[in-house]
Amino acid sequence: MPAALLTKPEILDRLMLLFRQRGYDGASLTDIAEVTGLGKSSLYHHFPGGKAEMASEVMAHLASRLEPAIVRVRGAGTPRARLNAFLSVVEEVYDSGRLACLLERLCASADRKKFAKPLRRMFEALLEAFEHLCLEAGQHRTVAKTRAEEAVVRIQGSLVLAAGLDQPEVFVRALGRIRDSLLAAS
Amino acid sequence: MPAALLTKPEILDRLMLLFRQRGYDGASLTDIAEVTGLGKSSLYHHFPGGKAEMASEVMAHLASRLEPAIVRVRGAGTPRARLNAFLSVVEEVYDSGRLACLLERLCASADRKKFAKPLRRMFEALLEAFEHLCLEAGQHRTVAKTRAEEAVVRIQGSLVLAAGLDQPEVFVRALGRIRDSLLAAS
DNA sequence: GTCTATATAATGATAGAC
DNA sequence: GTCTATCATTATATAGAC
Repeated sequence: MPAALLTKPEILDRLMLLFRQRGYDGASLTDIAEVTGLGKSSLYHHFPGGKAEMASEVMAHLASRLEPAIVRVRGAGTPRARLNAFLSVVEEVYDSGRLACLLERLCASADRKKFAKPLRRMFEALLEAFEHLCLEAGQHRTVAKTRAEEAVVRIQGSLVLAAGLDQPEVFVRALGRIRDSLLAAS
Repeated sequence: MPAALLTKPEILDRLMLLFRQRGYDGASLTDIAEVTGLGKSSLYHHFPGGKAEMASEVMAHLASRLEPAIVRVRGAGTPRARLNAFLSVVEEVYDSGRLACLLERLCASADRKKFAKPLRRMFEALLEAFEHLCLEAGQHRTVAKTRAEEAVVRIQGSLVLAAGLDQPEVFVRALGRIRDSLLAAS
């Protein structure tokens, strides 16, 4: 039995990048075989359910990668410091606006119904992270919820506009606005 | 020679809806034949360039459909009244958050490079419409540009989040925030 | 756990009749 | 301008050897 060429996390990292670049529907098994360096049969060994299972595992992988950052949001330091740290992670994750969001790509896929529940959970986790910061900064629950929604809307919308204009700075500017407004006094 | 079953605008309307629902990569020629009621050969009669040409024509069709609303933004009435009228059109276009944006779908497609220029132009037209209202309301050019970017970001982002959460209200709330903040005093 | 080879279905696209 | 029939290609997926 030949040795594994890539670990599972490595495979999932490359799959995630491919899905973000080409979209779920746009990424073929041939593309996937190419970026992972694996034959199609090997891919079905790792993911018996095919492409849909790959996407599901990639989502879980993303969740596990973001978990530390989300935990830190509830950790030590002032809300302001934790917000800045979290936004730095966000900026890095999206390569300063040059890389699309996996969740958005899966929302837009023809198989979106298969991913509906985990997608909702992941968006909710993001919303809760921002909401938590707002609450700790003393905002009322309704304000906190609104501000959190605004933040996620800004991230997603600026990624779309940055792609449409081919101007990643749009995303960086949007992060700046989150930084300036999320914890501001109402 | 058999009579045309659908006019070109009717065909483009159905194509646009299909692309918005299934995405560009997710919509197959079989799907397209089905929603238009035309055989594949008839489709290639109308669009010799295949799917990419269909998408290009759909974009132009969308531009021509939005033109009246964009013209009215520069027309009579107070900036506030024109903003409200424009946002009503936007709400209708996106079916109160239940229908994705064609531009976003094409931005996310594997063929996105083919559509890059018209996509940029269409996003810029949207930005300019909002910017124009801000300028007429007396805002400085830099503020107007920022506010316009915010508005488009809010539209696109709330559509993504509404789809991800399966909660169209997210989009309606975002429109409300545009209404409340675009023309506010700085 | 990987590979080569293959099966089967769907893809985008064409030819030519009417 | 539409159709039926078909093309070559690519898609997802599997079988079985090593």
